[in-house]
Amino acid sequence: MDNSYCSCCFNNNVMDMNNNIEKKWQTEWKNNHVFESKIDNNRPKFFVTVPWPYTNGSLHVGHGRTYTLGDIIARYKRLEGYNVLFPMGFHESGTPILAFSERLRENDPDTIKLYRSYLEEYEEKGNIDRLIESFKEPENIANYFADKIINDFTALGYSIDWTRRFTSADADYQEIVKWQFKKLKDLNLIKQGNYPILYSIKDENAVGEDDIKDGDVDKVTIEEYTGLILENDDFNLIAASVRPETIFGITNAWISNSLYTIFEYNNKHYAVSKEAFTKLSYQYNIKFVKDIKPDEITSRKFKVPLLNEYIDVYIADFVDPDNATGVVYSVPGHAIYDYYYIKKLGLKLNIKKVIAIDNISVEKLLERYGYEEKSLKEATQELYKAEYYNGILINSGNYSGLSVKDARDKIKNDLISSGKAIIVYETSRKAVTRSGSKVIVAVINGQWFIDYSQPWLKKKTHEMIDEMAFYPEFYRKIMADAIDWLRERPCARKRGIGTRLPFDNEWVIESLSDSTIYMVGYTNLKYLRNIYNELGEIPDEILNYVYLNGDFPENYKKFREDIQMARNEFNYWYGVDLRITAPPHISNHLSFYLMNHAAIFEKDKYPKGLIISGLVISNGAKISKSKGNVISLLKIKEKYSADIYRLFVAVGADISSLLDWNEKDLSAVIKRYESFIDIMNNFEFKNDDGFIYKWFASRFYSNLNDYFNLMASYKIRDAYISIFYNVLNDIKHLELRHGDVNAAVSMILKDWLIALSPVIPHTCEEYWHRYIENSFVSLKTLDKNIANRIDNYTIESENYIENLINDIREIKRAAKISGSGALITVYGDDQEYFIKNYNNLTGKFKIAIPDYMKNKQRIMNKMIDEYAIINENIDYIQEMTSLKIEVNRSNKIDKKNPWPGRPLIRII
RNA sequence: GCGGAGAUUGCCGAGCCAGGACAAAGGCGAUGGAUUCAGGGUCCAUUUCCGCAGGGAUUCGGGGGUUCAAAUCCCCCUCUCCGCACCA
Repeated sequence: MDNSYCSCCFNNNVMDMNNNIEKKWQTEWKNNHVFESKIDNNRPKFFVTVPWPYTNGSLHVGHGRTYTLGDIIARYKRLEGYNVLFPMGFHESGTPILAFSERLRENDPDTIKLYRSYLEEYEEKGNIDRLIESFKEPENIANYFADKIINDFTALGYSIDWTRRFTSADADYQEIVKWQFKKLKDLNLIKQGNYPILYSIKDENAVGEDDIKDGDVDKVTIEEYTGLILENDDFNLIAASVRPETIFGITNAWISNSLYTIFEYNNKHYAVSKEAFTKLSYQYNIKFVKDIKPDEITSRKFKVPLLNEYIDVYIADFVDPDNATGVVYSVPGHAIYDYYYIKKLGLKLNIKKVIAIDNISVEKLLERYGYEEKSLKEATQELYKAEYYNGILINSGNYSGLSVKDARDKIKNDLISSGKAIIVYETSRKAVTRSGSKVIVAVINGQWFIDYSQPWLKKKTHEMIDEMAFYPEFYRKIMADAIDWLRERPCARKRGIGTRLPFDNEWVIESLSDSTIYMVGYTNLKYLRNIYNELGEIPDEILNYVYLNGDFPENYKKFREDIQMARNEFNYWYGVDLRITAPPHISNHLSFYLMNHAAIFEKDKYPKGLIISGLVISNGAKISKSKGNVISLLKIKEKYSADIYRLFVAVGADISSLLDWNEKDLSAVIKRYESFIDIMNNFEFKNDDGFIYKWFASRFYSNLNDYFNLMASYKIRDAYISIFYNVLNDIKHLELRHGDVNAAVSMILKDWLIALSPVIPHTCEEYWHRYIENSFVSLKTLDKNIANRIDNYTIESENYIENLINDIREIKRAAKISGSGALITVYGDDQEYFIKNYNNLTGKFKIAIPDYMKNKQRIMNKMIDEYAIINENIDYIQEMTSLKIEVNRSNKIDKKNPWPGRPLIRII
C-alpha cells in the first residue's frame, strides 16, 4: 500500500517526461508515414495480424497484451530486415452492439451506467449525456469506440498501418464476404437444416450464455430426449426418455397429477403435459386440441412399440410436468425411481431385466443406498453410468447382444425412422434469462450451416496444421483436436449487424463466420474499394482473378490498374505469417480461420504461424467489472506511460502463461526502467579501454546473441531479460569494478537502442535522436553477424575472478577466521602436463590422481593465464575480500594441487 | 464425462522437450552490512540444514522403476486450473 507513494513520485517526474516524449514520436512516425507498408521485392515480407477488436466499448489491460505482443513482433521483424505489414480493422458484426443500443433506447439503467463508465474516461462531463443519446443509434457506438481504440493504440506506440483499415460493416468488405460464401457453397460446404437453440418465449429471441441467469457459472445445455409414442386409438402418449434402449423392459408409464394437453400433429392426436405442449410448439408444427385431466390418461391402456404390449399409466409425484413431455415410461428392472415407486404404490407388475451387468442392480443399489427418497438420485447416477459403460442387452429381440452404448443409438434411430418416436429437446436445467423469463429449447427451421465435418476439408486442414508453426508448440495438438471435433456450424442468423447471405437475403451471416479470411482485405481492400465505389459491387470475376489467380476479367478492364494492384498486393503479402490470439479462440475463430483458408486458397496462401498467448488477470483475479479490477488501456498509458506497459507485457510473464497486472510486479519493472533512464540521461560519449571494457563488450554481444536466438522462437521475455536486465546487471558489475559507465555504454549504445526498440520504442527513439543521429531507430536493422565480437577468453577470465572471490569469502566464513592476507597458488607446468597426459601418467605424476578426481567437477577444461589475470585484477580482489593478495605459480606436482579454475587458497 | 495444461526451495516463477557442474535462474519478501545515511533510495552479502578451509547431508506433489547419474525419462496415485459451440 505504502509504495503507492513512490509510484506517485515517479508519476510526477519521469512519467510526465515520458508522456511528452511518447506523443512527440508518435506524431513523428505518423507524419513521416513510417509504418505504412509498401511492396518491396528486395526484402522478404512478414505479415502479422491480431484479431480486430469488437467496438462495443473501450479496451482494457487484458486486451492490450495481444496487440502489444503483435507490435513487439512487428517491430522486431523490421529490425531483422523484413518488410512488415501490421494492419488493423474493427469488428462490428453480430448482436451485442445492436443489443446495447436497444437497451439504451429502453433506458436500461445498467447499460447506461456501463456506457457512462466508459465515457467518463474519455470525455468532459458535459458531453456524456449527449453521447449516450447518440448511442441509441448502433453505428454511433461502433464509430465512437473505433476512434477511441485508434487513439489508444496510437498512444501505446503501435506500429500499425492505419491506411489499410476497414470494418466488418463496410459495404466494400462485405462484397468479399459474399464472394467467400458463394465459394463455400460451390464447394458444397453450405447446408440447410433444423437446429435446436436456447430460446426465450417472452423475448421471442435466441438466448446466449450471457443472457441466462448464472449462465456462466452453471452452464445450460440442450439435451436430446427420445419421445416414445405410446399408442391408443383415442390419442397417443409421448413418453420422453434418455434411455431408449430399455424399451423392452417397460412395464407401465407415469404422469404427474396436473393438466395435460391434446394436440394435433400430422393428423394424429397426442397428449403431453400442458407445459410440454407450449415447449413442443416451438419444436414442431403442432395444433392445440384441448386440455384434459390426468384420469383421462390413466383410464386408458397404451401400446408400447417394438415390445407390442399394452401398459397402464399411473400418477406419480416424482414426475415433473415441466420436464420434457411430462410423461415417463417405467422400467423398474433398470431404473431406481421406477422400482421404488412401484413398491411404494404396491403395484403388481412383472419386472423385466433387459440389460445384463455384473455386480450391480436396482435391488442391490437400493439396499446399499437405503429405501429413501433422498438417495434415489445418487443411486440412479451410479446405475446409469455402470449400465452405459458395461451393460449388454438381453431379452430385447433383435437388439439382444448389443452393448448399451450401441443399442441406444440404434433403437433411437429405428424408432424415429419408423415413426414410433420423435426427438424432444429440453434444457439441461431449469433456466431463466437475466430479466427472469423462462428459457426453453426452440428448433429453428431452415437454419444455414457451414459443414465443417467434410473429411476432405479436415484432411486439408490437418496438412496445413502440420506445416504451421505453433508457439507454444503444444497448441498444435489442441488445434488439431478442435478441427476433428468441429461439425456443422450455424453460420447465419435472423438479426444483427453483418453481411446478408448472398443466396438467402433473410439471413445475416453470423459474426464469427464473416471474419475468417478477412485478413485478405488488409492487403488490397483500398484498391478494391475504388471499384466498389463506382460499381456498387465487386464482381466475382474480379475477386476470382485477384484472390485465386483466375482469368483477367475483360469486362472490367477499365479498372485494370486497381485490379492489378489488388492482385499484386495480395500475392506479395498473403498468407499470414503470424497470427496472435488467445486460447478462447481455438475452438471457434481459429478453427474457422484455418478451415476456410484450407477450403478456398492455394497452399502458398495458407496461414503459416500462430501464437496463442495466455490470459491476463488483474491483481490476482479475472478481469471483470464486478470485481472492479478493470483497468482501461487509456488509464494505463496515462498512469504509467506506454513504454512501461509494453515492458511489463514483454517481461512480466512468458508469452503462453498467465500475466498478472499488479502494482508489486509493476514497480519492480519500473525500477529497472528507471535505472535505464538514469544511465541514458547521464550519458555522454567517452573512450576508455582495459580488461573490464573488453569484458563488458563481449558480454553485451553474447547477450545480444542470446536475444536473437530467443526471439527466433518468440521467447520475448527471455530475450529481454538478456538484452535489458542482464546488460543492466553487467553495467552495475562494471561500476563495482570501477569502470566508467559512459565509456562502456559508448561501445554498445547504437546496437543496444536498436535491440530494445521493439519493446520501448519511444524511449529508444528519444535517445537515438539525442545521441546517435537524426533517423528513426524504429526502421534500423541489426547485424546478426556478431560472433567475432564475443571474446570468450575475457568472459571466462572474469568468471574466474568472481569464483575466486567467492571461494575466498566462503573459506573465511566456514573457517570463521579473519586473516590479513591470502596466498593464491595457481596451477603450473606440472599440473598442465598432468591434464594433457592424463591417460598415460608415469612416476611422480601418479601421486596427484586422487586429488584430481576429487576436484574434477570444478576444474576448467580451458586453461587461462590465471597468474596474469589475478595480477591484472588484484586491486579489485583485495577490495572485495579485504585481504592482501599474493599470487604464485605452482612449481611442483603434489598430493594437493591447484588446478585450472581451482587455485589453492590459503588465508594468512 | 471428453480433451488439454500444471504441482519446484517464504511467495511469484525459470529449469523438464535434448538426464550430469542444480541447493536449483530471476523477481518479491526477510536478515546483516555499506553509503558524511537518520532507516519508503542505492549498492554488497546471506536467505534448506550442518560445517573452525572452498566441504557435507537432505530436497523439486506422493509412490515405484530405468540409469554410473533423475527436478528432468517411464509407470501408478493425489490434487489444481482451462476449454467443450452458435457467443463476441
